[in-house]
Amino acid sequence: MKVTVKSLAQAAGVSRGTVDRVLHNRGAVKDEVAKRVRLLAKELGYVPNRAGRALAAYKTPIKIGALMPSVGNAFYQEIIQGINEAQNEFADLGLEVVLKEVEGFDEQVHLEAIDSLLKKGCRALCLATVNTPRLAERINELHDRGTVIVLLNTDVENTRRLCYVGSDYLTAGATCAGMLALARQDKLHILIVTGSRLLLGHNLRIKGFKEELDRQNIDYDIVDTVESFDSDIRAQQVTYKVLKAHSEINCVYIAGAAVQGVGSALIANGSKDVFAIGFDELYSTRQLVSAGIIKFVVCQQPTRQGYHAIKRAYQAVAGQLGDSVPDFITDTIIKIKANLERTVPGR
Amino acid sequence: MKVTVKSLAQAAGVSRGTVDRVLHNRGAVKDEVAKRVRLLAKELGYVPNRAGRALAAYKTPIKIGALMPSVGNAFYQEIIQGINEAQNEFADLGLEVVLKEVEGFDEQVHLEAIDSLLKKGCRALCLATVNTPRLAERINELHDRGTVIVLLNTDVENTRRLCYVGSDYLTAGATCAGMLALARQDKLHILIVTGSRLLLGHNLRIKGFKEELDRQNIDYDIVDTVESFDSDIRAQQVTYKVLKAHSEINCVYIAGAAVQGVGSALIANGSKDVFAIGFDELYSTRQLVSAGIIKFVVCQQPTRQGYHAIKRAYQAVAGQLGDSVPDFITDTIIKIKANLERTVPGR
DNA sequence: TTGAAAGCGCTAACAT
DNA sequence: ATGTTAGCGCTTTCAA
Repeated sequence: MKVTVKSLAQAAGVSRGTVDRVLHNRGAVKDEVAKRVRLLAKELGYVPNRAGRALAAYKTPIKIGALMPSVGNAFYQEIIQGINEAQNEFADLGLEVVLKEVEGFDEQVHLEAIDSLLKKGCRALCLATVNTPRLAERINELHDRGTVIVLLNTDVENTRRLCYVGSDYLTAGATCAGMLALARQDKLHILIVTGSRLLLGHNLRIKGFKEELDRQNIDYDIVDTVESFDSDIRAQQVTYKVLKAHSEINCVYIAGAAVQGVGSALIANGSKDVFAIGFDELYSTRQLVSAGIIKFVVCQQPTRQGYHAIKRAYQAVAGQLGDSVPDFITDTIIKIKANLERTVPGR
Repeated sequence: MKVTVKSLAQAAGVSRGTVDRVLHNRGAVKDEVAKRVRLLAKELGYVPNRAGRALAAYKTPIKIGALMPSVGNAFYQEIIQGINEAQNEFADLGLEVVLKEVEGFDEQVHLEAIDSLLKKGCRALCLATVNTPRLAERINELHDRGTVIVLLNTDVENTRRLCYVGSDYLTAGATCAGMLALARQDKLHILIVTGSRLLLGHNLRIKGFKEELDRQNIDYDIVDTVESFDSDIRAQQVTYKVLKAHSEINCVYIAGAAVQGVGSALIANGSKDVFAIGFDELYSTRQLVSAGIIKFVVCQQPTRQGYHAIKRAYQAVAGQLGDSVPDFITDTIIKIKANLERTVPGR
């Protein structure tokens, strides 16, 4: 039998208003009564009806804020697309999304963006932000105060939050190693081009990569590890230099963005037999895979990430979720020429 | 500005009841009035509010039927899981799913299953069924009569329907070929083990496979093509026989189910250097990839297929969708050891 | 053929 | 501190 506010109120011997106050911690209710209602709600398995909620609160939408370091970064556009899809889908259930786009990964900028989202009345936040102690502290503080926090695309260590929605970077790295093991039998001399040693995801991609190479007993050495800071120009320069200095390199592992820059260096150097691999499906990487410069990319379904982060946050605010919410980890998708050049799937 | 039944009624100078009658073709309305309302609805861009609909029609849920040839077939269990997820998620919006499970691919059995679903009052059908003219005819007939039809996992040729939700088998086959091109440089002597020449999906997997081998100028020949009828026992027997007869075979392409049977034959034959590849992530294929008997499988996200088929059907019945609905094609996912043995993603 | 009104589950404003 | 009520958008029933 379905449990409604009405039936709950009846069971507890109080009015619907009181039940509402208890369930949403608003207004004053005698402690004893509150306890009774809460207990009963759990026992009877009360789950609020989204339709009812949406209809009633039509004029007070559920505002969800999203922070994206997307300015000048094509990758995040796909996450934003997913955010928009969720916004459209849940609009008639009372969802409203406030998107805050910033440039780069400056801690202070991100903290201020969060403040501005809160000032606009957001009851939940989806954050793609930096992995620093100050951010972690702020996130914990907000979470403990009751704000729903979803970490999006890139996790922040040591935080309490609703959940993380994004890629499993360790598996992504391991998958690259596994593909390498499948494709090459000769000894590997590897150049690693990372984005930044400060970005958790990039580090995990390298860690997972090495771990899997070791697990499969691949014969390899890391010739060098260089940073591109996700700048194509820098990536090209630094990659080209190392390639020239180390002609034995036969594999380039691009752990960060700036795949385009590395590709240019490979072309400039005329490296035919270098097995290059990278991440994410963007215009640039698609071109490079098509041309055979990069053999494959490992992708993380950014659009789904955006969609599900918003969805999770909405569900949490609407009271649809239980106490413990699992992380949402997107698939680790290998794209070679054959499945990259064909049409893109839904959502 | 948001358009409601109320505002529409006002604009058309009629009552809400009349608008409802027009929009749902129920009850008698003067032709002239109906035309006016319909035109206005389109002009103003009226989209029904799910919340309102769900609440009002609480006692007449949207019944959606699903037909699955899942009896004794592990693969379909994952699709069913997706169906269940959708059912739970949309329950409070008035969705009710009626699942009809049948055994095998007998045309008559499937036709009768469809009848039984309709008899139960289903306003939409999600069908995983056989690709035969009689089914196509029935589907077209139902579609033209206004029943929402979603074809699920396996398409039926020459049909009118809302959309297809499932894998792109051509791309899946091509992806196998692409991986082969990446992993092997020697001449390929290929044995193809298909499920049935009558199943569209299996044929397309073979077609896509060959096309991509040709496109990439791979040096290969097809030693033989045998049918397993998706039976592991038969697959083992027939595969073993061919392997014994043709020691030059260095690649086995398993286009149908019964991967387990082929695996057994490979083990029995002691084929170390045979590069075997197959489809779908199941208990059996996971074991075989882990053991290195099969190098990778190409997967099609069956859980998402079930989920989205139901979702699409629900949206269509609830009037959320426009006139033309695109197919929902799931990702073509390569799973090697490294990304197979790790945790499974959400939804 | 059309209009009017009740009520679905919930929240917010008002009343006690 | 608690109860009562109006109303969100829609469907359905009853009345005209």
